Amino acid sequence: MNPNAQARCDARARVFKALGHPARLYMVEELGKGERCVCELTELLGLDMSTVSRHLAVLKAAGVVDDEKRGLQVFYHLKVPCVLNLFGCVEGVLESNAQAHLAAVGKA
Amino acid sequence: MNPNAQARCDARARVFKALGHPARLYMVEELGKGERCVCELTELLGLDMSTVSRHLAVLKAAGVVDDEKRGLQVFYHLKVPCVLNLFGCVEGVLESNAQAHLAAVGKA
DNA sequence: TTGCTATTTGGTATTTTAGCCAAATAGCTG
DNA sequence: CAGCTATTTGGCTAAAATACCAAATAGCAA
Repeated sequence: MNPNAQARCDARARVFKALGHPARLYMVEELGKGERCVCELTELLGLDMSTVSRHLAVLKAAGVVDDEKRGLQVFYHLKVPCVLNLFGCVEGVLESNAQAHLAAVGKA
Repeated sequence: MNPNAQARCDARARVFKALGHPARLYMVEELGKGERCVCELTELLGLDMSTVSRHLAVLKAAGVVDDEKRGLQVFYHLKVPCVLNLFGCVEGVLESNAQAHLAAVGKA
């Protein structure tokens, strides 16, 4: 892989990787409705708060979310709301998979 | 996380995860130009063919690519070309990151 | 200051991923 | 069939990701 392609793919992969975990994806989905503090997300996910905090750090490092401290709480919000558009296309992949599955079942 | 959200996020995350590796992303990019056999991708990536084969298996499991054997070779192609659209939005995230970086440097 | 709440960070155990080599498989071709 | 090529799979090791608990930090409030 040439250096340009390498750099480009590294950068893009970092974003996809950040989104490649159910808990993080759910947070992004929830943040699509508006900002949330860590404790709200923790409640929603049913994971240890330390785990949620680390997931949020991953999303932040990827540039997907940003945070803002207000009082005791830290509120996270989507940095680039367009991330939500990604879901539509992924849905396309999933539908295609579902059809393939149905076809396979139908064949059997 | 409720069961519906769980299932939805699991499914979506699987796709993002599959795209969350530079080598796999590069393959998808290349397959965007047309089908390629494993040996072509191997040459392009400079990895062991067994490694490339495993990466392709991951993409296939996620429903991003499909394969077709013809003679000795196995040709892979994008199953849902819309995946390429994802890159545009990811680019948006990256540009936002770049700007944040420049701003930070400017501030210093 | 002391205490209380929200969050992050250190430490650790477990699981998953990524890469290579070697061996197995599949499909030509002589 | 024997030999050759393309690909996948088994086995292994090193590195990264995930989750928890416990401890550190930050800020409000008594």
